[in-house]
Amino acid sequence: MIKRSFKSLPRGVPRKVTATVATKDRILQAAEELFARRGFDGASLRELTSAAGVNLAAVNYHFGCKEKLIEQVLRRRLDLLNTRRMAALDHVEGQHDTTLEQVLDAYIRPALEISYDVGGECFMRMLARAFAERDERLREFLSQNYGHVMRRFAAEFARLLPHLGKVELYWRMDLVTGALTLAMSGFGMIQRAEEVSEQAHHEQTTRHLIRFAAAGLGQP
Amino acid sequence: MIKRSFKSLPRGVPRKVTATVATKDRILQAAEELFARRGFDGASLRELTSAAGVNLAAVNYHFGCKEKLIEQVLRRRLDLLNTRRMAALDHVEGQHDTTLEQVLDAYIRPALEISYDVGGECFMRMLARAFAERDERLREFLSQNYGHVMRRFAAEFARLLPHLGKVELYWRMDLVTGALTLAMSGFGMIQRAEEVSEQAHHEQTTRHLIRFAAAGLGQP
DNA sequence: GTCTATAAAGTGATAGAC
DNA sequence: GTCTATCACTTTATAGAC
Repeated sequence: MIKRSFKSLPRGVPRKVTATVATKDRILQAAEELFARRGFDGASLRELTSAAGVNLAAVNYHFGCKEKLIEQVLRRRLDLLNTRRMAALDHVEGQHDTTLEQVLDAYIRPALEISYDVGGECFMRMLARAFAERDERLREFLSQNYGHVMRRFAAEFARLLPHLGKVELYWRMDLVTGALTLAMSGFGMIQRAEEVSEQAHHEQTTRHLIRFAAAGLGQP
Repeated sequence: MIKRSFKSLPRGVPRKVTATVATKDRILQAAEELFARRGFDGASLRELTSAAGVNLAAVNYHFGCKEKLIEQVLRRRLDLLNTRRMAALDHVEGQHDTTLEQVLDAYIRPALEISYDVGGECFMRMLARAFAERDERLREFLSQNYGHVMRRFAAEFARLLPHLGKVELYWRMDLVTGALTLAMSGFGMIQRAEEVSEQAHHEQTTRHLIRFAAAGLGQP
């Protein structure tokens, strides 16, 4: 929306190559919220562009088609989530005597952090939807952008829980992921008491989730 | 489809009041599968009636509108699930020294039983979707047809886990429900080994889920 | 890059014949 | 109860002016 392409700038002033940066971001932001609220099919490009305050044709210009937009919206935070999880796992594996709770911390904490970002809860709700969707293309996209991280965590869990068979382990991880995703999509998130600071509440929630997951994952 | 309205039957032969019973059921069945696969918005009445082998107008004739159809599809198995859960809880509460695992059994076993019925997995996938949907009307419908059962279980859990605050308890129940729903929607269900009978495998899965839930719910 | 206008196909719903 | 035909809209996507 905000014009930044100055066709005739005075010499010496750096010229932006990508003319408008705002439009694309505004679409992504509006899309995240609307997809979370109405679903991928339920949210039309019309309400989306209208909410973003941009022209209808802008979506096709910037993203090609609706499906590519969905991918970009997912990828934006999924990349961040993956990067943070990997970094956290790197850090945990660097120590000796790694515990189950430490690995779960590396898995859960980045997810919660993102869900606390502005718009992050919308993203988590979108992700919950994406899990429930059985659309083949979407699942393939998720597995391509998500699978390698899950496999690294699975390997680490397998090392810490050698008594579990591979099938059993994957199944328990699915249970944990299901609990985590639906919980974070805010459909019944634990409420913060007035006297507790936001920071402290996040830490408390994270600890709760980790212990819930550890209890379920690590039984005989 | 199959005509059963005989306008001029010989006296004494009982006359069916509801003329065709098949069409309605075929729509419900096709709807369950298509809603699970494509979502409530994604599945159109056209593919739905086409898959059911009935006329497009039949949906509006039998159900009024698409939304009412969705409600009927949900209600059909939800009623069954609620009835069975209530009966199981009645039975458990009839005994003294009720354990957490027994109550969880009453909560989890009926859900798994239904998911093993023909078309039951579709239903669970549909339910997972419905949880992720934020549609106000749908949520209200679910709470009206689901809430009283959840409250009874919550009361029982509260009695067995008095050290938990109300907020904490509801939050843990959400985690359990999230895990259960996503797991049963078949997105990563544990596979049955060849040599195990189907019956035994179901029992095994039920026991696993109950213990997972019990471990998560009942910690300090 | 952004706009308008429009194409092309799909949507839920209904009137009215049978 | 079931059918065809159709209404009134909405959808995604694109062509072409600016």
